[in-house]
Amino acid sequence: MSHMVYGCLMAVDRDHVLRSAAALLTRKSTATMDEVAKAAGISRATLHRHFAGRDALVLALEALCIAECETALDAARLDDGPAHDAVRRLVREIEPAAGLLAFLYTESQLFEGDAQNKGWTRIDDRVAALFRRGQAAGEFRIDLTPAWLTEALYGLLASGAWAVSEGRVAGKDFTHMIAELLLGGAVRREES
Amino acid sequence: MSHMVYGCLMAVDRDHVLRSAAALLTRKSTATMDEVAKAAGISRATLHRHFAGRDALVLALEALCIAECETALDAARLDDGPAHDAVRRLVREIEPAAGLLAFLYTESQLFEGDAQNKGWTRIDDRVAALFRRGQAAGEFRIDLTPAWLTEALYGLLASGAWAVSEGRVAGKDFTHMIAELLLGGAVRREES
DNA sequence: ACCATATGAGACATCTTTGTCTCAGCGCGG
DNA sequence: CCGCGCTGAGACAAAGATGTCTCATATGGT
Repeated sequence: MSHMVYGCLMAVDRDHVLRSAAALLTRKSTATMDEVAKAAGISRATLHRHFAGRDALVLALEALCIAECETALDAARLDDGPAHDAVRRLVREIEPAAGLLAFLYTESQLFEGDAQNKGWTRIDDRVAALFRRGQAAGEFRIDLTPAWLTEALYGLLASGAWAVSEGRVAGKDFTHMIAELLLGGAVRREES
Repeated sequence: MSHMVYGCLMAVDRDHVLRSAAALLTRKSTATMDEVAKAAGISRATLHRHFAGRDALVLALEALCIAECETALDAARLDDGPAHDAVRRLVREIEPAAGLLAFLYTESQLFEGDAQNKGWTRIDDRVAALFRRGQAAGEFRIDLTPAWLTEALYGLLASGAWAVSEGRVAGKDFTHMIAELLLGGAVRREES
């Protein structure tokens, strides 16, 4: 039956296409629909059957990224324990999405009236709430606003993903470098 | 005489065009040559007379950005005094170029065999040397590599410029937020 | 006043990407 | 074995950006 085929084949294809596109666009943000199709191992016609156009593809990538980020937010259990540990868990969990996040971070400035805006602000709010919780608990300094710490986290994730893909830093250090810089900064400290 | 006209008018025009283009492309990185021309208040034909094409324009913007960064590096006197003060001076001096830096940071990944590559690596080296000096002096922690600290600085400058242009953080806090996060991190400290 | 030069406006061809369409092939279930 | 549906390949027009060209105009120096 058609809907069974749709459920079995098309779904996995769609997901595979999305992940291929994410991997490609992470490296080459100006990749053509044709390049995206080739990267996924399908023809441009089939790509067009799944995603009406480039906008629809980017929109689907946004939805995927939002979903993965929310999964990471859930897995990081932001409300549990010290906020700085929650930040470390968050960075660790969100690492797989960092590349896609970096792509969308620069791409979606075009779509000001973004259809996925609600999804992004929901994520922003959860992250900002974590920093706010840390400030309220006296863990985090209060001269850096939660909004800025959230932006900085995105920026560091993007820089980190890019630096790793360029071979400037080792992939295994990704989590440590981002979390430690965001939390502790560059200055050496006496206390443990 | 023609060379006098060239020296008086064309030079200032070229600089004005470059700065207009920088301001526009900072906000809309996919702006058309026509939009760039209109933003500079000139026609597309004149823009083409000054810059052979879009590549030439971006190349000139790179040269401008490199020059401004090096001026900032000089003004920050990276070799004087404590490294953390030098970092603060650097962030303050380089702030005007942050927007353009953010644009080129994402744009120039296309030009892998970049003609300006030498200029960028020269800047990278000077910044990395500053972090290395701070590490050698015991000011900075050594588990974060100079290369990563350099990348992180770029990422924070880009995030900061973008966040300011989006109105998410106040422009007057730009220097403080970037320098303090980079140096001290989010975690509150007991010592002074 | 005259002339050189830069400019603005616009036409024009070209290139790239995109979106749509058709058609033939193939797998898979009935 | 047959037919349905998905796919790949390719043709096609449309749209957008780019680069080049011409020509009329204005500006500025001589």
